[in-house]
Amino acid sequence: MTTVNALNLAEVGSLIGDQARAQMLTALLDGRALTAGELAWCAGITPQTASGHLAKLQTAGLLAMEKQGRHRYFRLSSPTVAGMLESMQVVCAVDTPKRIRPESRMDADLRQARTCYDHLAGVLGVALADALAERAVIDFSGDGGLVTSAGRDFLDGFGLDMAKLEKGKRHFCRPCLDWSERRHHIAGAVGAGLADRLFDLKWIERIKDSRAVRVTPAGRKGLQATFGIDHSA
Amino acid sequence: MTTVNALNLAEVGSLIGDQARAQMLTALLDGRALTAGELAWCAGITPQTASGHLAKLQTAGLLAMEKQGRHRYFRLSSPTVAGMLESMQVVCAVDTPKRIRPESRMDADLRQARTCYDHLAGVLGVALADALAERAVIDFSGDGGLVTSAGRDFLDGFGLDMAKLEKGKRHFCRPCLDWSERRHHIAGAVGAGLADRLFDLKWIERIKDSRAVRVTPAGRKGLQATFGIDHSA
DNA sequence: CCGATACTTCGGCACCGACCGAAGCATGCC
DNA sequence: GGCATGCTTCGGTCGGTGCCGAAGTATCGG
Repeated sequence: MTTVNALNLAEVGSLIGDQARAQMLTALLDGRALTAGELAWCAGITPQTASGHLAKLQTAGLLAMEKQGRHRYFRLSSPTVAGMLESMQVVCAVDTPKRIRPESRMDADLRQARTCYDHLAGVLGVALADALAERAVIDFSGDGGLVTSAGRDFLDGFGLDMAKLEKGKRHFCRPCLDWSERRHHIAGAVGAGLADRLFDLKWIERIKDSRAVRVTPAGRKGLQATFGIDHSA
Repeated sequence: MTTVNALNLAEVGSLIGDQARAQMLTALLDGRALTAGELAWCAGITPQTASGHLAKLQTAGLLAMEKQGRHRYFRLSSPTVAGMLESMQVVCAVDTPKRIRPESRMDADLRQARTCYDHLAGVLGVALADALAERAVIDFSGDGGLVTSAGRDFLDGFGLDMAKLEKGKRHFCRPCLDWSERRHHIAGAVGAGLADRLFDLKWIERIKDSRAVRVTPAGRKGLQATFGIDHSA
């Protein structure tokens, strides 16, 4: 399904040996995931052409893909691939490492904190995921997400009804790719429960007519105390 | 002259992204130098096609070339290039590391010891170069070859007329790529002087109708005592 | 010198693959 | 439901390039 890996040197070479594909790969070199459209823009080609390139790179196993609603996020499939590309860059006599900026100007509020369906995303969402991972409450290192047994107690103590959340049919704790931060935040029942609890505590509140949320003064204090998150904006 | 290095990722990729070129590069991955003809054979293409490929790889700076009479020896231009190729092989899921054997069966005598124009080559020639380098008589680490001042005394003591050799117009001491050993032996005035002296001492003698030379019993003893060379064949 | 060998340059063919326009799904938003 | 958006599939064009035959240059060997 994912990779058909039976490549030889020449096949890998010619995959990279196309101007458009090389630009896409370069744009992905920092480890972020980008959408097909953004990658098309990076490479200066139309979406339909980019789609073909991305399909090739994916079936060859150089890229991994993650669906996100109507978006498709692509990233390098492994650090091995990144290492290869970097060693090729070295040979290229590394002239100008100009960084490509595929993101258009977007709403600052949305970037800071917003809901993603029923859970939190944006800078805040990612910070929350990082904090919980650091505190060994959740574990995103595997394929899906796990809540540790100590983490279950912690979340229960924070006011989430873990017993109830565990009963539901939906994914319990799932990493979800953040479109502005390009890193994972917490989705699934746990993610939704966390967001609900923060609204209940009035640590965050919705900004009218927007998916964006604002951190309240109380929230700033609470997030710092509970999770060590310093949310300035 | 040598390299025009203004490459980008895609250019490097497409250089490697050709079946024939990839096979040539793979054959060179162990660091040996191979002739254009051998590389053509490795890649399964005609010499004229290979010539074009090799020219591209050379101007791109991936390969270095060394002329040797009517032969042209190509090798990877640097360990950096070898490293890049290896990291690409890793991504290829390293299926079969079958080694290519470009050398045809050749005369064992010639491989052991022979004259290369007016100096010595083959296993013996390379061993002599190694021994003199180890004893700090010559220095092949730079671009050309150097005879150290201590080395000058050593060679003079061994019976070479160094004052006379130094007068000549020709290259004094030059590394010369050995076609059977794929390593350098000593050419130039010093190489010729050494060969002459060994013939004079009757440590080596020509094999009739051949460029091959034979090490005499006296030579075996002398080479061992003077240079630490154990020439068994 | 002359033939043999190693390699290159030139010219023409043929094929692969990158590209885009148009049309077709899938998803999100109102 | 209806419209917009993100992405994919399909079909046809066209430029780039790998390939070899033939002919040319350099070097060795006798």
